[in-house]
Amino acid sequence: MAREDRIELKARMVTERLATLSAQPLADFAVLERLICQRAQEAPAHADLVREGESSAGIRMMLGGWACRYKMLVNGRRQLLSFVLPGELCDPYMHLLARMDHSLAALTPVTYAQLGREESERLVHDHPAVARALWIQTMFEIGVEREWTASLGQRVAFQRLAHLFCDIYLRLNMTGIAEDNWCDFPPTQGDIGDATGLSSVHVNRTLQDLRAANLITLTNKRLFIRNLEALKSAALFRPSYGVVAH
Amino acid sequence: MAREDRIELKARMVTERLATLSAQPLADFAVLERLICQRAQEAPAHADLVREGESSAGIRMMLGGWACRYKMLVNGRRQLLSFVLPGELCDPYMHLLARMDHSLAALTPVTYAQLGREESERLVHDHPAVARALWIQTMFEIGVEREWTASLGQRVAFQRLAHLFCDIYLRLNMTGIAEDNWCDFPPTQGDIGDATGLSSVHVNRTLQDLRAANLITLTNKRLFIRNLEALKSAALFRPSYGVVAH
DNA sequence: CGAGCCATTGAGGCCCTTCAAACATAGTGG
DNA sequence: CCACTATGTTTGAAGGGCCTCAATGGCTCG
Repeated sequence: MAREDRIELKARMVTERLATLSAQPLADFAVLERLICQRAQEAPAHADLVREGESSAGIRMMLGGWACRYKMLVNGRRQLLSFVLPGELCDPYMHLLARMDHSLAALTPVTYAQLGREESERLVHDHPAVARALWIQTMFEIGVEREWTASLGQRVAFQRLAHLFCDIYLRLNMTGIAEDNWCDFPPTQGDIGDATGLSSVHVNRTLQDLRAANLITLTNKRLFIRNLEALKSAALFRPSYGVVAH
Repeated sequence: MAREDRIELKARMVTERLATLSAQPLADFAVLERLICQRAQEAPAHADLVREGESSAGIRMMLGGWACRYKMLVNGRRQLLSFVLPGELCDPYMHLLARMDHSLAALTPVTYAQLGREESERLVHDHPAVARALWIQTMFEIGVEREWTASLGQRVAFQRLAHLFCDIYLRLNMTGIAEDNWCDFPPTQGDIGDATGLSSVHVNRTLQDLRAANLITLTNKRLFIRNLEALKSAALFRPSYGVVAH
């Protein structure tokens, strides 16, 4: 398949997601879809797409690969704030602030579309439906991050990892790139540790517990959820997901 | 002083904050200021202003007293997501989603202004400057929550509490209701525990450590920061604050 | 084939938790 | 006015979850 065709498929994935989330017709996003195709670009694994303190550009959409938002503390420790999955957006309205308050890095090689600041502002100005969908996406994203915060504060390691797997699988499933309890899971145990506030050693041991409990298999960057309902239950998972527009 | 006068002063506090944050003239917020005065109401301490799962109303602004956002887990544990201080807004665009993904409760007796959903939508539609300021406020708020997430994941108890005190004092100072390193601090040690992911017992002991290190005094719901620079340093505090509009 | 990254395992120890009880403070009703 | 109750703070003791340090082995890649 030609590269352009793949890009178009991925652009469609983004707009379909926005249309669903905002309960608006796909036709409202035709202009955005064209723009995405024109502005697609790539970055290697571990590349920083934007760093804390830099001025933020406009709208950025992940077409393929995984990225993550993170903050570095002055003592050198890193906290991941969230994973950015294919089909999702990265802080679409961050450019309202003068500077980024966190960094964004590629976890794997990524393909993404990047609109400039003025281009973004023109787009949302001329297309209120797009603007509305972007805000809804932003609120959705924040909701995911809030559940994450609850994890860090109140869940023990076993529950935290279980919750992470539920969260990721269901989000990938929403976008149509995960099915039958299988999905990609590229983060290393070190990455998972930075995301969950655990040491990589303890992540390793807790993963063994999850496997021993027959909840998951995780090998070669592929995750299989052996028992989704049991995993949800272990994760204290409650779906504030699927919450679409009013 | 008559009640109406007090409300007007507080409404002015809100609009001044929005004007500063968005770098727009105060005059742009005259309509909002009038609306606030008309829609002011009160609630007692511990009252839930809105609960997770309920449909969210429109814009809500804290005029006096402290509130908090929180999530309850199915095991009964509570995680505070953030404190809502006088002059701040509560999820101004939450009504884009069908249901609240968290609850909002009064920590002290509170005065707040509550606009209805349609009223809110009309306001932001007719007054783009207000809409812009509300979004900037939202992004600011999210930035604070993100720093909070980093705290829960990467800071030890001592640093976490130190960071909390820096955060609160500086935010109150921004709104002009804290000076000379003094401010109100109404949360109980239990509340602080739910906010920081610590047990109230350990909060108590860590507070003693902070006092012993000559960093703070905290008695009778009043906080005094004995040495702000030392406290910031202990908190690994880095100001992504004061980041105003682009 | 060495270099580097990642997963895994062991050992020791500290941070923080839970349980429990005593103490202080404030508001309530008889 | 003072028991009485409720709420919050403080302290002690014991234990466990998770951390750090350290070393080994598998895998990929230049």
